[in-house]
Amino acid sequence: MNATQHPEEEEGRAPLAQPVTLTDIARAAGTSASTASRALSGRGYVSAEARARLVAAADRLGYVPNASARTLKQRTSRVVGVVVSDIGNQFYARLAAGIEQTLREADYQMMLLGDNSESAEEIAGARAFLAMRARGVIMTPVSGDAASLLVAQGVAVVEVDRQLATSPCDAVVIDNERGAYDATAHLLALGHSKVALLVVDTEWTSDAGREQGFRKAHAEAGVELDERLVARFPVHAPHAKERIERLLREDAPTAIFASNNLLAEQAWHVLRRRGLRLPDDVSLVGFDDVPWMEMVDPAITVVAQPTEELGRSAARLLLRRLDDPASPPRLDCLQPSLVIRGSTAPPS
Amino acid sequence: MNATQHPEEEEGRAPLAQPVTLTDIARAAGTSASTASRALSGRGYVSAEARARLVAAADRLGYVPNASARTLKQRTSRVVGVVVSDIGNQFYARLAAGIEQTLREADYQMMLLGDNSESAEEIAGARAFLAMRARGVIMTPVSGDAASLLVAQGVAVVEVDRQLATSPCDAVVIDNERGAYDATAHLLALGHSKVALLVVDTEWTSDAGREQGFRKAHAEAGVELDERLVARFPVHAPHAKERIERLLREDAPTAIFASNNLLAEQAWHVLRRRGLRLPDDVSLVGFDDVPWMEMVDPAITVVAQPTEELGRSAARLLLRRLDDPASPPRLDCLQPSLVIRGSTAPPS
DNA sequence: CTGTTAGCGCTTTCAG
DNA sequence: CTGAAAGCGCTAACAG
Repeated sequence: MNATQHPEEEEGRAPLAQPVTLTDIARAAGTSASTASRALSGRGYVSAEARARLVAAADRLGYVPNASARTLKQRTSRVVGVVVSDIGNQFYARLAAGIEQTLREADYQMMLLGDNSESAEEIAGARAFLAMRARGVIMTPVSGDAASLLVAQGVAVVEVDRQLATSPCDAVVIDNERGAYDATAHLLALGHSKVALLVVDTEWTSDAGREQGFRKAHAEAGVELDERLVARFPVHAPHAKERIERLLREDAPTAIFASNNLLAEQAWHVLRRRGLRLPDDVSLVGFDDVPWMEMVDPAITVVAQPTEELGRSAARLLLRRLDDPASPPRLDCLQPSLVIRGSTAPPS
Repeated sequence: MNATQHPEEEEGRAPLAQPVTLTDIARAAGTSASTASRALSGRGYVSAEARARLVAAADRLGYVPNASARTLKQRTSRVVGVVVSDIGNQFYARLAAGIEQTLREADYQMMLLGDNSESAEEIAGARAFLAMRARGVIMTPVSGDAASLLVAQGVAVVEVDRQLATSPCDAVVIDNERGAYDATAHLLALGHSKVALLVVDTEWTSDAGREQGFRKAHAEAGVELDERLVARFPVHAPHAKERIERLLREDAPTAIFASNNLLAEQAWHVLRRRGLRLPDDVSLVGFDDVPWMEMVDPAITVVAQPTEELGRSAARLLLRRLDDPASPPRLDCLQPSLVIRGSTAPPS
């Protein structure tokens, strides 16, 4: 403890072993800790001169408030937890960027975690946020359990991209069914009758919605769907390429609708490796526009989503909820749009 | 306070307004808080049966330790802060993924922040980590000030990708000079004598190293370098394309070396827009291999970096430092490798 | 406008 | 092996 040394007038440049505390700066300015707290946190009455001395002392000594102490006392923090499935996937990265931007403007700290689409990791993340008394959490849910845990403990959660929670909470999603419908209808209108669907095998509403849209377009066009053309992939698809290759070989679709950017990438590689030309031999449509799709030749027709806006909306929803915890759960649904490029054409 | 209700034998399923505390579970198991602490945190003697009762009570009541209280008491946490320039850039995303993986294995929590290459945001991030008593921080530095701040307060920092700190700290970088040298030498060996360099205008060691390698290759090949071919771009390059376009128009280079993935992407777009064929009209080499480079036609010759390994190394360095704070600062340097693809050929 | 007092939830001596 | 007591740094009544 620094009561052993004389505490007065020390130059603030020594390599401090002990971080400086509010008490230190109060003493340096000749006030009590409470006054210092009021001055520095900006709430409560403090005389202008006291405040000035305090502020001066604070930045002379390089004071950094101890977040733990504050959180412990106030029983809440300004941290908002965010957990996404895969930080390395551009979709989630852009989502996070959107969230962070809005959160920052509202003076909240984003804490980002990846869960590799593992429900266990997701729960661990939720517990970590609980432990640090995060004010709220935004997530692309894997299982619904994490959200339940959080909600049960009273932390606000908003789900993005997918909606899985059984507990009531806000969510913002894309109109997946409509996006998939548009993509599929486009293919069908071009005259394709053997359209393959590449979709992730989960309970997630996103993939379910995309499959529904795919089916609905078939139904409305009166095209019978061969179930073998629906290929489901595990979340971590190590052998996706082989599976796609087999699909191509055995069922000879004339068009492929890949329902996320990773599957589209895999499909594209398989097509190239097999020497199949786009769009002459096979047409390809993706879901979620990422830069490469516009760069390859031919460019890929895709259902584009407002990814960053998705993030911003989620953050806004959370902010609103923190403001008014009692308001009824809200679901926002953003519209995707079909961008037609060179990878789709009538079957030959 | 829950002293007002009878605290015994409550089912743990009510929507708890107040999170359950260690004291709650101690009471439920009929011990003192100290014993509960010892049992649950696993250090100190506790009888097997007491521990069993405590553990049972803890997960019956859904106990989540309060991280703030623990951090406050122990004066340190298990959080490692990570701040990168741009979460949306695949390079940084993969870097973060590598870091997180290694950190997780060592049971540390990664807290990720983006600073948009703004020194002010970087400092704000550093302060946030200071405030939450992060054990260490890993960053792709923008200015060196943040690192100084951190180091002065005694938190371990390791710089990744670039080295800017004036304070002594660990770092792990790529051999940028060598990578750029190889790329440039390749172009020169092909017979190009008007090679343009696209580089970010910063003090960063990464870009400086790349420029040096570029110059060194020219010197060794005995090719005189026209300074107009060296194009420097601000970190946030809004008009990069115009600048590149002008470079092409006015100085007619026969090859371009774009020293990061974003500049390569911009250059590629400009080339395409102007109808310049790769590699017939112009050769292009990038730095930092990202997926699209292998997908476009022709594929892009590039200096590939071990990005995830860079992250893992940084995390390992930090872990080592936490173990042994006194060890001398260490600089690890990883080797990049030139991947020759179709975008480079002799000038026509 | 300011100081005193108390306590957030946890860990850690220190006695038993 | 266990409990009592103290205190981490901060904020929020509550008197002055």
